[in-house]
Amino acid sequence: MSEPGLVAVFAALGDDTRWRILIALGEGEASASALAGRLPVTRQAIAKHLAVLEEAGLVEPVRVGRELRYRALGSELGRTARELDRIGAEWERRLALIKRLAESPADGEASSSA
Amino acid sequence: MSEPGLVAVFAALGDDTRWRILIALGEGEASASALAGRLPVTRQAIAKHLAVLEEAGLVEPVRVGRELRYRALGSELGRTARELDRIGAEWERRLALIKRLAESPADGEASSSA
DNA sequence: TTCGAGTGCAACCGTGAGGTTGCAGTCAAT
DNA sequence: ATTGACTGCAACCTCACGGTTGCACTCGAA
Repeated sequence: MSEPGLVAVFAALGDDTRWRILIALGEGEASASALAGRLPVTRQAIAKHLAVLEEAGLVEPVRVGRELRYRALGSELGRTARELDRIGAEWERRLALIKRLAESPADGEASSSA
Repeated sequence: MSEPGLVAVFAALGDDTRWRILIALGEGEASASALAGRLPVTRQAIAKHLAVLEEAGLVEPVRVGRELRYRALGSELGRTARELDRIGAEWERRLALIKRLAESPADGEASSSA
């Protein structure tokens, strides 16, 4: 439960502005104010987005003097990716199985795999 | 060079009801009506969600008589997972690099006023 | 000490997403 | 031919989300 919910992570990643923030952070830490200088939105909007991203575990705050910078965390992305891949693979497996059954002749073609 | 659909996929995955639909579909194709029987939402709500999921490439329609069933596609999940992993790994790499620099002896980035 | 950069909080706004109800159309089976 | 299941619009509602403005506060530096 300590981990942020999968759905929350996806919801966080499902916004364009948030991605722009993440990409920007990918090039190095930055504060909300600094990001506001680069993106066409207000500092406060950025701050809200950063809160969402932090909640999702995609970003981490770092104090530097009176500045509050954020750093992009790849680990959560990695974990999410693995989870996604697992689920997707499962669906594909099942789908392949179904197709296999559908294509198998309904005759006396029994006893293939067991 | 992220594909234009990436964010759409995440947005589609960022909803709880949609996940429940996907999980249900993961166990086999089903129509909107059938799904409405299993989930605590209306058939129409499900239909809208299915439209979103189809748009994101996560689901595929299959006609069966007058029924319109949907099937979960693992391939898109797989592709998305790979993309996620790539980006996450890049951030981690950069982060490791920064930490390395910070720990190196008398170097330290003296360029900034700190 | 004063000044300014940077942050935090709160109120407010418009739009769209998630959901519902209602109705009309279509097609398979009896 | 009738019926019933299933689909496809369309209108409508509510509320959270993305965004803004405004103000108060803190703290580092001149």
